Amino acid sequence: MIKTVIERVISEDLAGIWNILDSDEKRRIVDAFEIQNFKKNQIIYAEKETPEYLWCLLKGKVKLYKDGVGGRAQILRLIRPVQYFGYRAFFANEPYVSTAAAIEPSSLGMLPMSLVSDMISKNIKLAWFFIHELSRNLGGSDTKIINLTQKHIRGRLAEALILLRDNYGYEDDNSTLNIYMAREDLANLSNMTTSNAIRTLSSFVTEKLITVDGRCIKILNEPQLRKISKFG
Amino acid sequence: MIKTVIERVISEDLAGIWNILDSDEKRRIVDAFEIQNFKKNQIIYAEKETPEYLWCLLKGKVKLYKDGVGGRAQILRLIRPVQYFGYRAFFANEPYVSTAAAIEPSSLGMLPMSLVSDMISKNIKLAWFFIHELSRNLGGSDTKIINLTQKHIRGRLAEALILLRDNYGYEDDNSTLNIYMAREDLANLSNMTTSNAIRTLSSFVTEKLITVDGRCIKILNEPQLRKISKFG
DNA sequence: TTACCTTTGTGTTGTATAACATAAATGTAC
DNA sequence: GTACATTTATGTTATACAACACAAAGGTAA
Repeated sequence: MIKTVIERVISEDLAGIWNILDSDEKRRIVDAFEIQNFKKNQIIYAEKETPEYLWCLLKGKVKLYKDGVGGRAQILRLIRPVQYFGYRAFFANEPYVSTAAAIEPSSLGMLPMSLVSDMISKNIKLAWFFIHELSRNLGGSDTKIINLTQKHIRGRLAEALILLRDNYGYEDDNSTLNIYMAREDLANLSNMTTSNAIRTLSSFVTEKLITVDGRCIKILNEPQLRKISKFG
Repeated sequence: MIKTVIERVISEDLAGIWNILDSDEKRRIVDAFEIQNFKKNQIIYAEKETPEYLWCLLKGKVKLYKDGVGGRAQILRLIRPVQYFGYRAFFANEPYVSTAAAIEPSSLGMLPMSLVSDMISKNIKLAWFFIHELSRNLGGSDTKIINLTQKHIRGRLAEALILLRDNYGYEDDNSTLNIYMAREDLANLSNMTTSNAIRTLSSFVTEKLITVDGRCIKILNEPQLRKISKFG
């Protein structure tokens, strides 16, 4: 029963990666693949733990964050379905440097990294997949450093909103962000205190760049927001 | 003549990577490998350019940095011999997001990325080398984000000094940093203004953590400096 | 040498943003 | 529904750091 679901997932959703494999290899993946569900805010893995699994977000939303000094966290990356994560630390041969947690109820697939390693060694295309992913993430991380260190509060928050838009898109109305984050998460995404995230969000409302209803954010003027994120 | 030097470099210095290759492949590398010299402060490649070469620092020191708003630069990574760089953007299929420049007179080897790609496809070990490197860099980049955004000035400068120590080591006296950077570079490494880098450096001298003579920095109390870098 | 430019050093002022305080609104458990 | 915890909101104060100004020292070129 369950394995059927997994087979469907592997042959459809995860097509991009695993279709490369021959049927024998695919069987090994299917047999090893496990699905696990996480509640909102539940931790998937934590900093300093030893990486063992390749995680694949099937449904929901996940944040990768790092706790800094004085309890302040910095969100490093946001994951959407179907994306893979949790492999970097394993490849680097070091403990996790960040923590993964579900932002909303989520379904995840897990695959032992040892198996993934084997597969990579046998399939150069799989190797290329990870080289490509790691390279894109590294570029993003380097760019993020500039955003977080050199831009002012308004620029950083605008950047965060644009990131949410690019990452999770709009709802059917073509303007409501398809993610409902706490102000604190918004703050942790843009390197500021929660108070300042709230305040700056209010300014954006006053300037008619967005509307806010609880955690529901509508983007009214995306071009202007992008402009501010470039520096405003 | 020149090719002989290159063959020596490839079979000795670069052993780690290229020894994996068989002699036929090695010949292709040797034939394509070119050495180029750079003067102090000379730019090797610039942000937004299209990546074409794998660069290999043979001698000297190189910084990878990114220009931010208002002319302020952020140093992202420091390269020492024998390290490779310039490949990330190519793998990500995007223009460079950072600029590479020689900190001091440097000798670099260059190899067309197209050739490197070919070799990776043929040699899973080479693929693993880049997966490993990218993974380590990504972890470093993520960690750097916390350092630069959450630590105070003293912590950030201490961190930078420790980085220089870990990256380039000490001279024979076991305490003088083996790199002579302008105060501005030190500032760009630790996300602060040049004035504040100078000021904070002076404080460290007063506190007998270091001594300074021009650009020559001696570390007197490394443990305490590491403590400050963790947050002080 | 002199002239000039860059780097280093230090003091002063201004400001962005954190820290703190407190209240209202919202969500959650019983 | 009531009680309690959490999240959101807003005002006030404090401060770390940038911005600016200027001088001294050091490098570099004629």
